[in-house]
Amino acid sequence: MTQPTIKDIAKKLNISPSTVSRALNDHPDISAETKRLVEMTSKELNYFPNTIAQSLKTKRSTTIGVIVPEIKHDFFSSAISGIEKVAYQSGYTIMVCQSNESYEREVINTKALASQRIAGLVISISQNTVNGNHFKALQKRGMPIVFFDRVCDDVDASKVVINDEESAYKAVNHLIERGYTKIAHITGPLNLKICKDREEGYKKALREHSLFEDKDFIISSGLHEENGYQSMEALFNLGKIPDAIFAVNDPVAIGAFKKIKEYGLKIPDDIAIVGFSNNPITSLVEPPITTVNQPSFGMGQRAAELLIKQIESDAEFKPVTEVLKTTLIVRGSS
Amino acid sequence: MTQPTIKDIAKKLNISPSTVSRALNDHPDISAETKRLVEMTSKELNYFPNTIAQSLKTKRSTTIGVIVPEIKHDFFSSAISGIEKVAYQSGYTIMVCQSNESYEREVINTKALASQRIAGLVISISQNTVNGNHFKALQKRGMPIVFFDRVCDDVDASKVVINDEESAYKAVNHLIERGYTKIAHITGPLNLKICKDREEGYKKALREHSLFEDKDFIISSGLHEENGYQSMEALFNLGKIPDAIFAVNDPVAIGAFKKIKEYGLKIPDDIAIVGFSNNPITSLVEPPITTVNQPSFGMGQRAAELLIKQIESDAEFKPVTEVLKTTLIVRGSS
DNA sequence: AACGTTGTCGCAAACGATTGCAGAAATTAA
DNA sequence: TTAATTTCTGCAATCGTTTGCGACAACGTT
Repeated sequence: MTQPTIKDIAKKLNISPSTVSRALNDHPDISAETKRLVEMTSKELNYFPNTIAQSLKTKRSTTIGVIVPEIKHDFFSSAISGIEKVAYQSGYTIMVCQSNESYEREVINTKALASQRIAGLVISISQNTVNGNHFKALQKRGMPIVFFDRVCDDVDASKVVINDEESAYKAVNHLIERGYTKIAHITGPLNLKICKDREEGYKKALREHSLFEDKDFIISSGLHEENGYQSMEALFNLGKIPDAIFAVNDPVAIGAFKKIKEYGLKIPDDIAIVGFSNNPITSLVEPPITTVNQPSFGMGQRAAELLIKQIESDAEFKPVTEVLKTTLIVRGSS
Repeated sequence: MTQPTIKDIAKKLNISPSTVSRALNDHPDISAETKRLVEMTSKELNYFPNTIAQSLKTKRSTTIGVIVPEIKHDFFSSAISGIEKVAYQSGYTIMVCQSNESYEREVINTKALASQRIAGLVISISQNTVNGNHFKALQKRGMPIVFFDRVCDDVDASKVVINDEESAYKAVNHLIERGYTKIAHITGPLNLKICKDREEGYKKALREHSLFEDKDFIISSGLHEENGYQSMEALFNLGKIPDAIFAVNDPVAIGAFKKIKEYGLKIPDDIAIVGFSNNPITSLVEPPITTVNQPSFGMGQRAAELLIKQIESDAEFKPVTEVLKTTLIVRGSS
């Protein structure tokens, strides 16, 4: 694994490495002729600058770290694409890690990225993240960090979010308008702000329509499909059957959806269902599931934009929180 | 952005950077007491080794580059998870790039990763990749490369694939056994080996059962959902309506699925459908779609294992091609 | 003829870490 | 007491690149 270096070019042309470096960077001190020669030889040797050495010297890095709970979730893979698009346009490459919803793994990832001396970090925290100390430690050294979707409340950084409470409120309101009255909510881990907020929106809608808030109708679990399935099972075992489900996200909605069908009930006649995120799958099942459209790609883009701005500006940094718009997509399940 | 270095620790303890380096690496030359002190101070300063400087010096890198066409495709995100799992276990981090199915972009990504002096590359090529020169250039410098799924035939490297022809053959055979006789095939870009192979399997099954091979029934397009939709539309416009569809992959199958439903035909009564990859979505639509289960996670794992073995062995490298097992998952669509 | 410009280029130090080699101190052996 | 050995640590070079500074021609200007 030996790649040609600037020295190889220098030796070949009988000039100094400094001159080669300057020529490659189009420095005005260097004559056009020398630049031409260097350019030629560089092509000939198939030279790639050693980014490693460059960033060691310049103390600048063009790598952006990204940590998400799981790549395979459509929301995140789509957000990653958004991040990558912006990063690419600004000359950065991204380094993606998965926390797999584990706090420990998230801390390890954070340290690994810090060791790689990334220019900045874009992150959506795991469902088990209990505090933001690992982020604060990086921030103290001046590392720019931007959170998206699942933010860490105790860290003072830029954030790209949606209004979860309002979106949930609108979704539940929609169910109420459709005439559903026994609306259950399957939520996620309550240490995640997005889950708490969505639950708040749910409660607010019920309250405003003086609908009875049944504690049993709020069931807390994880964020995966199987959690939705199990939660729905628990609801059935309860004896009291709701006439509508508001799920914290689409995978959970799909899980509940499956269980309802298996149980032999009709959607939306017996039970209506509303999800969250507009995962492509929701439009393909029968009936298609009503959901809240969350601009995943756009959130990734915006997060990357904020991060790069922060990396490249030398002005005093002041964190901003951007709230992106959501829309309710009404489909056959409600 | 100033992170503490080995020098900071050295200064604080009034010892030399070399001693600190050795202490951190648990070198036998260093006394237990010194190691303890270094350890303490390192913790206290929240020191992370500068991977950049380390790999510059040691000429070893612990970053594995990954290039896939699109992260958002379930097959790839799942394969990435497989790669990441293995990489993580062996102390590597991965750097993920998307080619977005563009050859140019793939070349740029390759060069960027080369500049980052990655330890090796795992790649599934874009549907527009016309040759493997950009890979050969890297190989010439000794960079280990492993292909998975979409391989580059003209590059002599390790590969992790499935038997596409046989899998397709089995899938089509299944349709024939079920009594379907007018089986159409929606394929992908023909410069991709996987597409050609699947088409071969399709043809072979037809031939063996002396079924008429209708040129119009092989329709070539892209690998996305919309391509399946359009191809199905084209088939309908043809006048001759097939009684079964074998799609090159699941997104295409889903697209065709949608069009068939819109057209008012029943699946599987009027038209049966079989996909490829076992994308989770295929089990959720109604009826669920028969598909070929492709071990995406396992392919990623295996590719990473082969790569790491190649990186870490100093023996003469001889490329291997591993063929992973597929299984046909029969569901309601056939 | 002496000087200042201008245009090109090289020297050498630096970035943060690793490592072969040498040196100092402490210990033991003769 | 002196030499040999062991144990611990530091010096300095190195990885590939960047960059401040100085060198040195070849000019033109007085």
